Amino acid sequence: MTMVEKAAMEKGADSKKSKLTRIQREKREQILRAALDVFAIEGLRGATLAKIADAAGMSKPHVVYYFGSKDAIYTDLLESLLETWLSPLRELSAEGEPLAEILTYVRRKLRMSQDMPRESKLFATEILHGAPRTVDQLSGELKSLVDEKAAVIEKWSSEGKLANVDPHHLIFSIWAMTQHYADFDVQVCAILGQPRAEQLFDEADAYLTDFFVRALRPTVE
Amino acid sequence: MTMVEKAAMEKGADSKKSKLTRIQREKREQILRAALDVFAIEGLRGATLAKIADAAGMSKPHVVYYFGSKDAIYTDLLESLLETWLSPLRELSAEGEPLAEILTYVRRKLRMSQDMPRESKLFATEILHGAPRTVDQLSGELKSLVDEKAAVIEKWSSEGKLANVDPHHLIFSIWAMTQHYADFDVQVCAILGQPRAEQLFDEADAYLTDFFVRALRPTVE
DNA sequence: CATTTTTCTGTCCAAATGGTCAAAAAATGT
DNA sequence: ACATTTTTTGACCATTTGGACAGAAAAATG
Repeated sequence: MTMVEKAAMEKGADSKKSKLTRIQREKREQILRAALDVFAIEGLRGATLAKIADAAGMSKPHVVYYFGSKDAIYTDLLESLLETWLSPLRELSAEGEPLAEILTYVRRKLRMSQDMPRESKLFATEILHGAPRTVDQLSGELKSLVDEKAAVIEKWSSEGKLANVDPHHLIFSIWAMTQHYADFDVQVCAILGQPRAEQLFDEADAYLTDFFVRALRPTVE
Repeated sequence: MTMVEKAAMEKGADSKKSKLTRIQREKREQILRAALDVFAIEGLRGATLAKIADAAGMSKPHVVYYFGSKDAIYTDLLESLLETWLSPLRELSAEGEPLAEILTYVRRKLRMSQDMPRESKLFATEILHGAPRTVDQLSGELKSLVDEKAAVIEKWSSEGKLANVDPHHLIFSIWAMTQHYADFDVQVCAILGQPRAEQLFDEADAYLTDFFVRALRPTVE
């Protein structure tokens, strides 16, 4: 086993930054960036070490030297992604104004789809195929975060500050609608007649804001 | 070239049922069924002829005999799927009561996700990966259908029978939310704590109906 | 029953691909 | 300058996999 792998391996047990040197971290980063491009378009099976190596501008054995296997790259990518992916929901605060908090969340999530379409697709593909590498985190970390925030929304609803909706399904709606623009961009663009991506997300923003306001504003009686 | 392939090839030019004998159609059907299972889980690249042949209970060359290549099976599956996939939208009628029409559409689409999760995943994966085999149909057949129905919805909105929403984005919302339950079922179930699939779709139905009513009911002023 | 056509499979092959390995090149320490 | 460790790659290998092929089995046809 190489030094790099040994060092990389301690990531969990050791401190966050681990024992990787600056160069090692840069190289790994470089590979991950290239791999993201390839995996997002081709999927895990469709991607090849050669393509990744090529995209990263290095030889195939070099890639293996730094990660040990194609799967390891994929897994690493996925793991480091999950945290980022969850962060918008983390920021949803129980203290804020209910409707505004949710709209902000929607907007943040949409922004994330806009800025990280490859990551979105990677994640979507993984889940679509049964998430063999991720199920544990889904029903662990993710579930508890969602449950926590769902409770907050539930409370808002019961206090009449928000329409009475199932909070879990509301969160699913937000995920579905925001990620749709990143994951199925080809379809969306085909139907709208290829608008500029930038404009598309502005449209989506306006639409979603309006839509969720209507759906969530408490009914005045 | 085999007889089967020759006959199958004329599908487009010739009459719908083509020259295939009953047995040939049955065999092809059998292969397609098996392939759907495999493709939905493994994706195009992940699926192998061996797995498909195995799932169909026949030898690998036999599968090739009937379809010529793995890609041909995939493409065939995808093509025959598109029509089915669009049918709920086709049924949206300009004559009906606006809100009810849309709710019926949502329900039909959700039902389709429930009954055909593998097809949903297959389609989703294809789009996600850039839909190389499908872009033409997307920006042709699909686009015109969507445009047509969007015009209907637009009209409803302008007549005050429906809230004023962008009709294209509304359709995207419906797709996103209904398909989410099929495509990302693993995630949904992980978060909800594995409810029975049947119950899940009942919940989703109730939620979506309620949600779209709120969002689409014209604002009384 | 003979012949022709269609269906079906065992066997094989070439290409692609994940990964190894030895050794060169570069960096690092002394 | 020398020794040691780390980085980098060309060459190579084993396995997988899509698919070709020849011919057997079965069915249709006469």
